Amino acid sequence: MPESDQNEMMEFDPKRIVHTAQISWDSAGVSAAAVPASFPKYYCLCMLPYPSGRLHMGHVRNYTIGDVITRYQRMNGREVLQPMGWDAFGLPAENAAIRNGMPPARWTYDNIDYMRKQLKSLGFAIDWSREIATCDPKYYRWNQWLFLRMLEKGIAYQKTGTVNWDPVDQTVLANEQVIDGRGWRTGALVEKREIPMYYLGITKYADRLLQALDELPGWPERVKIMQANWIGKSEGVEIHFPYDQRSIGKAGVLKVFTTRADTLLGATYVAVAAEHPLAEAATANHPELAAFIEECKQGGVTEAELATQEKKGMATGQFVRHPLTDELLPVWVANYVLMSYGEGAVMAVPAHDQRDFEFARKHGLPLKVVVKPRDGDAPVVTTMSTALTEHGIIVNSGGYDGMTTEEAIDAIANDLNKRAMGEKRTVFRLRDWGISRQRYWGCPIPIIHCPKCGDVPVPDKDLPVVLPEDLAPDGSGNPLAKCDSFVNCVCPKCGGSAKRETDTMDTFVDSSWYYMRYACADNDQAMVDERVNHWLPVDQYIGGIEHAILHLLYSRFWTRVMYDMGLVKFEEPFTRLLTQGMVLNHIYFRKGSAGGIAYYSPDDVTPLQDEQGHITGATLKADGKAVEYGGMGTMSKSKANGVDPQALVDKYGADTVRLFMMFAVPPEQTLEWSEAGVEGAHRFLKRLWKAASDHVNGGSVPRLETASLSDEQRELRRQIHATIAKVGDDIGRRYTFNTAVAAIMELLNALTRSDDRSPQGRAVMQEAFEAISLLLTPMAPHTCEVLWQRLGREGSVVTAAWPQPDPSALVRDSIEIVIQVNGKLRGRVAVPAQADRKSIEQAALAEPNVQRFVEGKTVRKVIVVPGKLVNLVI
RNA sequence: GCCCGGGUGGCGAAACUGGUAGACGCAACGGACUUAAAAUCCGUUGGCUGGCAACGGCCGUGCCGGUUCGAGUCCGGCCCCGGGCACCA
Repeated sequence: MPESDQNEMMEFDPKRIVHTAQISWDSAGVSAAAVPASFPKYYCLCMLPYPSGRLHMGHVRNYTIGDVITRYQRMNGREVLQPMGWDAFGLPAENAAIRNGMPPARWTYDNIDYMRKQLKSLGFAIDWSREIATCDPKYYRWNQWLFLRMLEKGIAYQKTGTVNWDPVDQTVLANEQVIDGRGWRTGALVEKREIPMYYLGITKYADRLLQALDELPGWPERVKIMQANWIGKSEGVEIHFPYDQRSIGKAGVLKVFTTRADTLLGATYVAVAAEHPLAEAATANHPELAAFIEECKQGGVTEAELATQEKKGMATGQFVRHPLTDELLPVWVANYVLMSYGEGAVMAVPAHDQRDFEFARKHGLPLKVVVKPRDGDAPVVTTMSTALTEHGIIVNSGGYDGMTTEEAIDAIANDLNKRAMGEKRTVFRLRDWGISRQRYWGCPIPIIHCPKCGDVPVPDKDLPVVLPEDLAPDGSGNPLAKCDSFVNCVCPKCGGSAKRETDTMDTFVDSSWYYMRYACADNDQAMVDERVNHWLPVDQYIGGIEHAILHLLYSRFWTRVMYDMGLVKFEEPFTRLLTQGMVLNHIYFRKGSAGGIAYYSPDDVTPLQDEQGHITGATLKADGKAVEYGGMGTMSKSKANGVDPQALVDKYGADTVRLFMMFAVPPEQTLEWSEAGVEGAHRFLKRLWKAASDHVNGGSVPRLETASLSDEQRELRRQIHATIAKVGDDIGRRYTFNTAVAAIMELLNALTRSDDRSPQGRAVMQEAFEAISLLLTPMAPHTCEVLWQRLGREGSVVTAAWPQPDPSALVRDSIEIVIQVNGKLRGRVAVPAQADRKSIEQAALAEPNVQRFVEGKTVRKVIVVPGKLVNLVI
């Protein structure tokens, strides 16, 4: 070995190792992206980052998991694609622009450049030739193109939708910008506004999206449950309540949807949403009601806000008729009825629905019991403290009495059907996807508004509609709408002057198909080409659990739309899904006098703790004044609690940071950020380096002769191969990278304990260090690359074959059996590996400590679990 | 409020199919090396407790209850924390 190499072997110098390894990969052309196409393909994809400025620990975690899987699959003989791109449109760029007057484009591209450099410094095997940014017209023109195709097919359409309106800034607010019902900058009470928007008809795909969940064995069960609940398929009955013409003033029917048609005879009133046409109609000569509906229009639009607000309601003075009894039922407006679900109206059955029960008690509305428990009596109205919501037997319902609730639903639906008063229906909780955003930094919606021709789609030949990149938003309104050169245009139909649509698309549109574009990022003639069917579906998708519903559901929908158009040959985009847990950090903030909120980095505050060590608040280091504690939350730009990994990479090197992230916690689990432990990962790499150096410096190594090994050498070799088996299983099947690292650490501990310098001892040692170099490559590729070379192996470790355990090395002569007495551990015995039940039982009874407990008692039962334990029941 | 997760030593965690609770690592403490410190190496480390010692015992996986020879793991009820709730991405 040349002397310079000897020197390199002496000191563990991460910077030098990274340099050596990356040069070696570049010169040999062995980045994991460039591999023989004769191998079976494997597409490993991480969710693309939002270029917020700098990487945070959540990114490092995500991309290290992806890189571990990528490198493992590469070593197992796959042609692996691991691309990277930027989810580059979005609100934070506009916020940064408002803060420092910089155009969002400039801010975004600067961030991308910095973060790309960071990713490269971490040594991820990314194919950078396929990089995309969603704010690039070459990318988003295909958003626009497919949107136009959806418009042609009727999948995209226009209707009104509700937005948060800041009356002071005269601007639409994102939900994130509404804090306690007020605008984030102005503190003004937010109002709801109805404006025209474009929607994508995802509800047409609801059944397909739901059913196909059963055919995704590679997805976590919890994600599939969340998606199924989100789609929320309910089978029920649509019931028509004819208007009472005297009180409503016209003929018509109020449609409601219910899953409990069996309780129809227990309905004592109906309730409609504040936005319901019937409610609007009643306000004419009812100023109090008009005021109440106005009040309902204040506050945010989120479901959480609607569901937690105080239940309020008011009678409209209108009545409808019961479809079976013809009885008059009052119409109420209630803020707990959602316009967006079913028909925006419900029949209220206070005796059998908890929300109706509480509402009825509060407003003095009558209760009528129509269901009794299967094995009990019907409850007495005056003594009821909660609604009886369980299914049971129908009572007080004329001809339906005695039926089970299930039978009654069918019977009532039938009778309603005969009278044309209703029918069975399936409804979904899922709503169509509103994609219009009244925001600048997004993909323009390719529509032209012509005073003569109406809304005209931009012809394909005029795509892309390019977003001007030099505008700087100031917080009020949409700067696009103020940009005459963008807005003013010519109608493609009549040639007259017209105006462009200034709404842009939801950024979820960008991320709904980017994973296809990587397959053919260089094609400027088509959205996708044949290569998309080679690489996709994605074999392994990795990203945060926070995307379990929206992004993943939109992507599944988008893929089906493209499938139906014949653009791709697959319906599901992601075969396997790994949802990584969040990386959390403390959140500190101050509320401004105007209602705004400012967040502070945990680095910039001094926390205050109570006796139990719980954080109760903090002071800002800069001014010494108090800030509030907001608990733990996911690392994000907007909460100012991200931790930049750069300082750690600079101090310890990329491999230590990668290894630590993998060792700290299994990938699906939430991680509360702490730097403690980084030191341990670093120490491990140093110890490995030192031990391998000592071994290499010991001179030449003879051939391993397994037949001539001593017992100690055989035991060490058994551990080497047990580790190979475990690490392969942990990375390849279980995705528990933390236990894989732990097993390698245990093997190194065993190696450093051994002082066997005999020729065959050194041969076993060589086998061990080679195994560790291979097993650790996915987590710490730079260190392993240089180790591999120093161990005298040819070629690059990243293209070496993944090791396989030698079954003959794993054989054990004797095993330890645990002995319990009444389920409590009382002793252990070593028995031959192939010992039968009888002899194990006898060995157990002979154990001295066990005898103390058994002595003088009768053994009633003996449970023998072969290879594991014996339990004596006395 | 609704849906989905999670809760195990001082800390991050392990225990994969109901079978030895705490592997591996951090921190702490003790020791070796050193003029000294850092680094490194060796040892101890869930709590209580018996024994000179060898070696034992009792308790212990958020809380209450259940199933089982045996429960961190399964069932019922609760508490707390995190994620999502359709315009943060």
